[in-house]
Amino acid sequence: MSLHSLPASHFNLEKTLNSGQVFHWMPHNSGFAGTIGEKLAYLEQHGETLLFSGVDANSVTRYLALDHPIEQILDSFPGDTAMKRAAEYSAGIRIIRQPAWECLATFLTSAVKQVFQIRGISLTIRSRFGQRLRGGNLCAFAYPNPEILAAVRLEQLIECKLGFRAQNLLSTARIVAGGGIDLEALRILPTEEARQALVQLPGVGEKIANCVLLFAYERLDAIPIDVWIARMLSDVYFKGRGKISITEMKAFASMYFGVYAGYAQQYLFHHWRMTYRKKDDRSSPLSK
DNA sequence: ATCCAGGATAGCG
DNA sequence: CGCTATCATGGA
Repeated sequence: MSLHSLPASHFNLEKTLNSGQVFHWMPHNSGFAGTIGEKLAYLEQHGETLLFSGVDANSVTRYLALDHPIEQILDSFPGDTAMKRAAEYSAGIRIIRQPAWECLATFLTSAVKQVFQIRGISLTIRSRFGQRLRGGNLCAFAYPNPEILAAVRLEQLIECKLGFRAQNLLSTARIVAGGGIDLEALRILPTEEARQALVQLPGVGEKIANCVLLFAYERLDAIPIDVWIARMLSDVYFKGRGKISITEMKAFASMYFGVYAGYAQQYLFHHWRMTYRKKDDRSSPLSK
């Protein structure tokens, strides 16, 4: 497969693919092998040039969100110290545009799991139930569509180390495959209406719904509040105020971080998660 | 061995 | 609304 190229400024491929928003890309040669939708793709970055094969330039641009107004987004971030450090550490991360089902299903399996484990679960589900894609010396598996997962037995999902998440994934796959929700129709809905539709699905609460809204539906103001973001907010923006409720965190975050709050959240999440150690290690992002 | 992980949910006050 | 127990599994 021949390599094509695209200009890519303010972009970091490795950080984008390893920042906990997508979980299936595999290191290969000097880049990464994976899937964009149903197609096998290879991506490799050299400075401000992105090399790719297997898919067309348009789909790469859309998937990696190279068309986002990144300078405008960065300018919208608040100017406090924690945000500045996160913006520097996470520089180049894009909020990518994932296929809706793949994103929804993957985050359904993410509940109370480490990023490393979510990746393992994702790769296992792909290799057991997804279509095997080959090209040149590349190989990857597409994420199985709802119809495929709706037809598997619960025990097969439990074998993928899903634990209590298995029933949620199976039930949701059956609802989607049966037409109980139209994931593509959500694209034209206002964010709050789309959120209300998503949380009807078993295993999907507000946090996972916000992940799907942010990573698949281009709602860049959606803020998933997970344990890391909650800890970060408590340690930085609510410092010394004891225990803060999720409701209060939500209200503050959407107000303080603005229209690109989801982007700010992702930069903070990645920085916090990658640099946080135990307190007695004195190497938290604040003290460095 | 103990705590924790990109949570959701039902039950309770 | 806010708090708590429960869910299943493996990493740190």
